Parts: sequence; C-alpha cells; structure tokens
Amino acid sequence: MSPPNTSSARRESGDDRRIAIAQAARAIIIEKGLEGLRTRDIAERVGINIATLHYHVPTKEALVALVAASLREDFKASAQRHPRADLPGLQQLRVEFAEFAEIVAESPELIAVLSELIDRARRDPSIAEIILPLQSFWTGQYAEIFRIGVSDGSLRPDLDPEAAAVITTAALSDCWRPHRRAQLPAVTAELECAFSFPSSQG
Amino acid sequence: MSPPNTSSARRESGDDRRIAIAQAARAIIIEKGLEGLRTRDIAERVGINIATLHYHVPTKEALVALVAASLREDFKASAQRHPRADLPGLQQLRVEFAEFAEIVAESPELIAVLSELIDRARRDPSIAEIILPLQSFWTGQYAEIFRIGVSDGSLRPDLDPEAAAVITTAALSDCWRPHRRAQLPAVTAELECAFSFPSSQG
DNA sequence: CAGTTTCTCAATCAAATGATTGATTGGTAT
DNA sequence: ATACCAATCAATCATTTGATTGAGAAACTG
Repeated sequence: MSPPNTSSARRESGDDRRIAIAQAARAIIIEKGLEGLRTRDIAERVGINIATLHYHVPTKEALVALVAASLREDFKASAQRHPRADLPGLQQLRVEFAEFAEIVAESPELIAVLSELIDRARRDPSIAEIILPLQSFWTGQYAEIFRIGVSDGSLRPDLDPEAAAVITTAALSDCWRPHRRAQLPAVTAELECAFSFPSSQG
Repeated sequence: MSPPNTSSARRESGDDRRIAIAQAARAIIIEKGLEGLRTRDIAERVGINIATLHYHVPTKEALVALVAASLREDFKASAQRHPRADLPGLQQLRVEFAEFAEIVAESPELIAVLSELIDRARRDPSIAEIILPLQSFWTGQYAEIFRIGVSDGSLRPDLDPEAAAVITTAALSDCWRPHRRAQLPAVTAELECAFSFPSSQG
C-alpha cells in the first residue's frame, strides 16, 4: 500500500470528497456531455481510485444525482440575494437582468451542465425531482416581479405574469449559450420594452 | 448463412437503410438520450446485424451526424410552407404560432432529439454545422415577420426584430418541453401582446 | 493503547461497447 | 452462365465500463 503523495495530508472528509467528485463530474460534463461521463475519468480528475469513488458515490446514477444536487446548492447560494423589493417592477427586472449577465460572465459553461440535466430530467424522475423545482423557482421569481410591476404601473396592465416569466427565463437561458451570448444585451433590452408600460416609461 | 426472415424480401437500398437507421436512432435518443445510444440497439431495432449497420454508417460519430441530417431533412420539409406574405406582421405571427402548435402536437418528442443535438453541437463542430443553421433559419423567419410587422404598423415601432425573434423562438422551444407544454397558448398570447402595437390592435 | 470504523487501494470481474474479419448471399450487367 | 459489386451475417476482437473484493491504512473513540 503506497503512501499518499502528500505524506502529511489528512484525508478529505466524506462531504468534501463528494463535493470534489461533483465538481470533477461537472467539468467533464462540460467537456464531453453526459454521454461521455465516465466514472474512471472522474476518479482520475479528483485524484482517487475508482473503488474510492464507488465508496463515496455507489452508482453512476447516484453520481448524476449528486451533480444535480450540487447545482441546487449553487442555485440556493445565488437565490439568497434578494431583489430590491422597494423598487418598481421594471427596475427590479433591470436588476435581475444585470445579475443574470454577471452569472453568465462568471459561469459561462454552467448552461451546458444544466441543459444536459434538463434533458435527462425527462427520462429520469430522480433528476426531474431536483431540476424542475429549480426551474420553477427561477420562473416564479420573475412572475413575482411582473406582478409587482403590473401593480405599481411600471409594467403593462394586460401582462400575464406567468407567461411573461416563461418567456423571460427561456430567452435568458438561450442567451447563455455560446452562440447566442452576444445577443444578451439586445434581448434584455427588448424584454424591457416588451413588458414595460409605455405611458410610465422610467 | 441462414436465409433472411422474410424469404422473398428484397434488400433495402442503401438510402432506405440509412433512413431506417436514422429513425431508429432517433427513437432510441428519445428513450435513452445520446448517453444511452448504442449501435447494437439501433441495429436490433432496424432488424439488421451490427456489421451491416457499420457497413452503412461506419462510425458512431457518423451515426449522430446522420441523425442531425435527418432532422435537417424534416426541417426542410416543413420550411416549404410559406407564410402568408400578404398578411400584416401580427397576423403572420399568429399563423406561425398556430403552425408551431401543430408541429408540437404532431411531434411531441422531437424536442428531445433536438435538444440533445444542440447540447452536442457545442462540443462537436460537425454537428454544430448542421444544427446551428437550422436554428438561425428558424429565428430568421421570425425576424422577417417582425420587420414586416414594424413596417405595416401592426407591431411596435421600437421593436428589435432580431432580439424579438430570439425571444420568440426560445419561448416556443421551452413550451415544446413536456412540463411546459400546457403553457404554450398563454405564452403565444403574451408574445402577441408584447410585440403588437396597442393603437393598431387588430 | 487497542479496538472499531472509515476510507483507500490494486486487482479483478462480467458484461458491454464500437468496430472488424472473412465468408456468404443478393442483385445486376454482360 | 459468369463475374463483379453491394450488402449481410456470425464470430470475433480489443478495449472500456460500472462495479466488486479483500487487504491495509488512516482516523476516531474510550
């Protein structure tokens, strides 16, 4: 039994290990898709043996669920930032768009992992159970902003908050993709025009 | 060498074979994703030997490209239907939405194949080369309708056709997914409101 | 410290996977 | 009928794949 490379290194805790495994899996999904995700490649990237990987995450299915859970954790972290509840709806929308643009800039490739998991969610209820509520939550936040905007008169009175939220999140997601990224500013500007109330422009 | 199951069956032509292979692959992608696409499963579904599959489509990569090409063929077939060029922009938009709803109803699961290929396009230039032009073409059609609508006054004069087209196609694609399908009518209605010119409502 | 639990590893397993080989069959032209 | 080419097949290959086993090390606990 050869000693660890760093002879004085403590073992990572189980939780830290699983975080490292999830991060490695995410990186590989970005490169090769779920299609190319291999347990050995993950183990290698983390710097552990394949059996160790299985010790911490017993099946490949559990591994994909771990990736989904790690996305949920990330999402939770960014959901802690509250929108400025004192601002008119239209202003809140602008703030959300600016924050979204920041996320895209910080994590340009996260959409690849998300998209793969959304595709898998259709086929795998355990992934759907994690991913779909994230989507709903995100859409729900926009719906709430739209309701506020309709109430305060900064957004169109005939606007359907739920439908507008779907349109918005769909458009933003599409602009997260590499070949659409350059269009994000134009798309957010158009969304603002589309939903704002012309007689209360401000 | 055992005789074929249907002793009087003619051999299929190479083109017919490849069509059958593409269709079988599409069906399997819907069930299992690209992740679960296996050459032997395809061969079995078509009713041929694995070596025969390789005879017609030499590599798995070529197989995925064949699937993408078959989507392109489908798309071409539906792109033959011309929009009513004599109608105002807003009316054309309504016609497009109605036709889109028909496609969704006819081919509810096509989005799964499309989505998997869009994900792969990011990682594989040969797929991107097929899939991205399809997307651009679709978006371009909406942009053209928006330009017409701005000109004829049925749509908002401050509307950005390209951005509006991205928003529209993104929202429609999202509503093709199973968990969003019920929202398609509300979303198309909201898109109409968002882009129409209030003083020329008709 | 000793005992127990957790974690890690190399080696291995059984099956799957994309692909190949060589023989045979089907189809066509002369 | 023959020759040639296209297509098909069973058998096979080499490698990969998710997962397991059993021994040993590391960490924890009393």
